[in-house]
Parts: sequence; structure tokens; C-alpha cells
Amino acid sequence: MNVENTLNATVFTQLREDILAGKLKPGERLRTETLRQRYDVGGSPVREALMRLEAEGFVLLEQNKGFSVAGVSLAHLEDLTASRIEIEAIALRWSVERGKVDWEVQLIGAMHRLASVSKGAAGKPYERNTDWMHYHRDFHRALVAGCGSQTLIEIRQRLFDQAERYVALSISAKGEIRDDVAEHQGIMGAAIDRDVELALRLNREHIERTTEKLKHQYSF
Amino acid sequence: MNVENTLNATVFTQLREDILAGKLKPGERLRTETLRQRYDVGGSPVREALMRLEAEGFVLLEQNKGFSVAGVSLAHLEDLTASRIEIEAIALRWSVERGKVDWEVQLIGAMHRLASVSKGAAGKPYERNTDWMHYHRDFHRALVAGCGSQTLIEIRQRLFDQAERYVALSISAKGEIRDDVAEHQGIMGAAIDRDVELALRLNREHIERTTEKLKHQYSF
DNA sequence: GGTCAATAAATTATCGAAAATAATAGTATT
DNA sequence: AATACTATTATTTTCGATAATTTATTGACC
Repeated sequence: MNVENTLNATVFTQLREDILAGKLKPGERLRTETLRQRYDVGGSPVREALMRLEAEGFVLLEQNKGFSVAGVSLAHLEDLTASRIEIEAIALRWSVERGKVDWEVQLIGAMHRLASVSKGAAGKPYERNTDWMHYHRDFHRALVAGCGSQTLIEIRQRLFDQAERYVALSISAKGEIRDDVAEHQGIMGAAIDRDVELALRLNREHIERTTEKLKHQYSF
Repeated sequence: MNVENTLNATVFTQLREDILAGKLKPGERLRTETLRQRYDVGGSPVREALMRLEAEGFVLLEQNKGFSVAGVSLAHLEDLTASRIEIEAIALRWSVERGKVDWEVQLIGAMHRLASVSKGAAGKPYERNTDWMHYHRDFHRALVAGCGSQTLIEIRQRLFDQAERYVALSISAKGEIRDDVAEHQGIMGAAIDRDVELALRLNREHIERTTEKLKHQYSF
């Protein structure tokens, strides 16, 4: 699987996933020795990976006191949501205004994948959840992929992932995900119809609804 | 000066400044050995600092091929500018709408400092430039400081710094900075008068004008 | 009992050397 | 002369050990 990847990169990816999936709890200390054993590597790759995660906001570094998983709070979730709504709005507007047919194709494909896993048989719920989250992430990325601004795309993705952490934490507490095919189809429809205002409104409501549910559970 | 700072943090700051100030040219390779000598430290702090800079977009890392200063291009500058205009607009709007009197005070202070160094006697032009850039940075930060969103503030700052690099590169090529006290006073005035639309328009024009000048020189 | 200093233990940060990978130069072969 | 292959060098990446710093513990003193 890991054909040609530097150790540091592997640890980075793993650590990022573990934090994002809530396996490493918010505020939890990240001692170098523990991580060395966990990923079976030396200290340098671990520290380097942590430094990158620090810059991305998933990890907190206190001088000479080590690293810890970034904390969560209601205030942070709300700030994140408000910022996300505005920034996604820009990216989505540009996407709808400028997206070519390629963008439409990719978007329809992402929607189809998302719908398929939603409909999927009961099977193993955990696997379905991770699959769904993966496709969900892809769908929202596809939505803004036509905006033409790499800068904006990266910023949006970062905020999205930060927010996903709250979702993951709430799932691992509650057990089930929100399975809203129709909502996504609505956003996509408006986007492809080039109805900017409608797409923006639906997207904003989509984000707000997600956050509202999280706030209601308040398991963090 | 450096009472209690980890080596890694020192190198990070230095390296960041050197890149931002254009001392390290875009695309330039950053060999560990060179940097070890330059900052008189071991390999670990250097690599760790570089990892952070990579995540911030100032440095590029290619697996097993090392680091280099992030490149510059017209396309990137334009993307940066477009994104900045939109994101600063949000932050500024919120600042104007929600900023308390403390925000006004800080803003007026920042404006005063900026004006004072602008007026400063001929003296040493280089020192005046770095001072001016410092206060200029502070002014624009003060402008959005009242928005109440840490997330947005950090994002804006990152984009601003990325753009500052283009300014620095163009200065070190041309020699003089644009000294526009009136423009800044205009933005501040509109902000404190709580005239959202005017403040936003002036700010957008301010950014656009800067970029336009850079594009005209096109020394990168 | 509670505070403080001194010491011990735990942890982080850094270094220097070894291992892995890429770039270069040289050689042989066609 | 061009290509493919090998040896050599340069560079990055990683490890294990050491130094520096923080945290915990102990015991003296009030």
C-alpha cells in the first residue's frame, strides 16, 4: 500500500485521520514516546508530522510542554460554521457562475456515488459510515471545484475538515449519521441550473442544519 | 533577545521573515546543510520549521527531493488577490458591524503610527520601509480585529502575508514603497463611521490598486 | 497541615551519525 | 554518438543518544 512515501508523510496522514475520526480525543496529550510506539517510527517523523498538523490547526503545541489534540468548544464550532458559510458561499458562487461542463460531470458523478452508498443495504454500519463520509466530502469538494481559485478551494477544505471532526465526534457518541440525499440533490440541482442564489441559500441551510444538530447533541 | 524560545521556533520565524522579505528567492532550493550553517543549528529544528512553512504555503516540499521556496506567478498573485478581496470583505463587514469602542481605539492608534512613519524624515530609506511595512500590516489587522471571528482573522492574515511577499519582491527590485496615507485614512474613516458599503469599496479598491501596480512592474 | 526548596523522574528538544534515496559521472556496448 | 548500466557522490530522511526543560516527589521548616 505504501509504495513510496516518506515515513513522516505516513505518520502525518495517519495522525490526521485518527484525530479527524475522533480516535484521538480533543485535548488528549500526544507524547512522542506513545506515538513512536503507535506508528513504530523514530522521533523525527513524529515531530515533523505534528508540526504540520499544528499549522493546520488540528494539533496544539506548547513550547517545551509538547503537543496535544486541538480542543473543541461550542464557540469554536460556531465560529467555524459562520466562517464556513461565508467562504463556501464565495466558492460556490464562482463555481456556479464559471463551472464548465466538466465540473457538472464530476459533480453528478459525486452525487451518484453519495446516493448509492446512502441507499446501500444495512450491512456493516461502520464501513458504510466511513464510506459515506468519504463520498460526502468528495461531493462538497466537487460542488466548489469549478470556482477556479486554488486558494479558496484549499481554505474551504480546511474549514470543512475542521467541522468534520465535530461530526465524527458526535457520530462516535451517537452512532448514526444524517442521511440526507434529497438535500444534496437539491443543492446540486440549483448549481447545475445555474441558480446562484438558490444554490447559496440551500448550501447555507445545509451547513446550518448540520451545526444545529451538533449543538443539540452537544457531546463534546 | 531570545530568552526562552525553542530553536525550532527561532528558525521558523527567521526563515519566514527571510522568505517574506525576499531574501530567499522564489524557487530557490533550501538544502538542509545550507540552512544548518545559516542559522547555526542541527537538522531537526530546520526540518521542523520547514514543515510548518510548508503547511502555510511559503515552502514547497517534494518527497525525498527536499524543500524550496514557494514559487510566484502572475496567476497566483491574481488568485490571491481575488480571494483576499472577498475574505477581507467579510471580515471587514463584521468588524464594522460589530466592532466595539476598543476596536476603534486600536484602529486609530494603528493609523497614527502608520502616518507617523510615512511622514518620517528621509533618514535611512530601508529602515523606514521595514517599519512602514510593519505598521501597514498592523493597520490592516486592526481594521478587521473587531470581526469576532478568530478563524477568519487567521485566514485573512495568511493571505495578506502571502501577498506581502509579492510587494517585498517588487520593492527590493524597484526600491520604493507606495506611501498612501490618505487611502488608509479613508478606509478607517468609513469603518468608524460604520459605513459598511463605503469601507468595503475602499478596501477592495485599495487591494486592487496594490495588485495592479505589482502586475505593472512584473518583476517576478 | 501547608509552603518552599532541593532533588529525582519524566518528557521534550536537539544533535550527530547511519540508512535510504536521488543525482551525477563514468564506462561499456551497440 | 547515443543508450543502458554501474559506481560514485550528494542530499534527504530517519534513528538512537544526549542535553535541556518541565513535572513530580521528597523532606525540611514554619
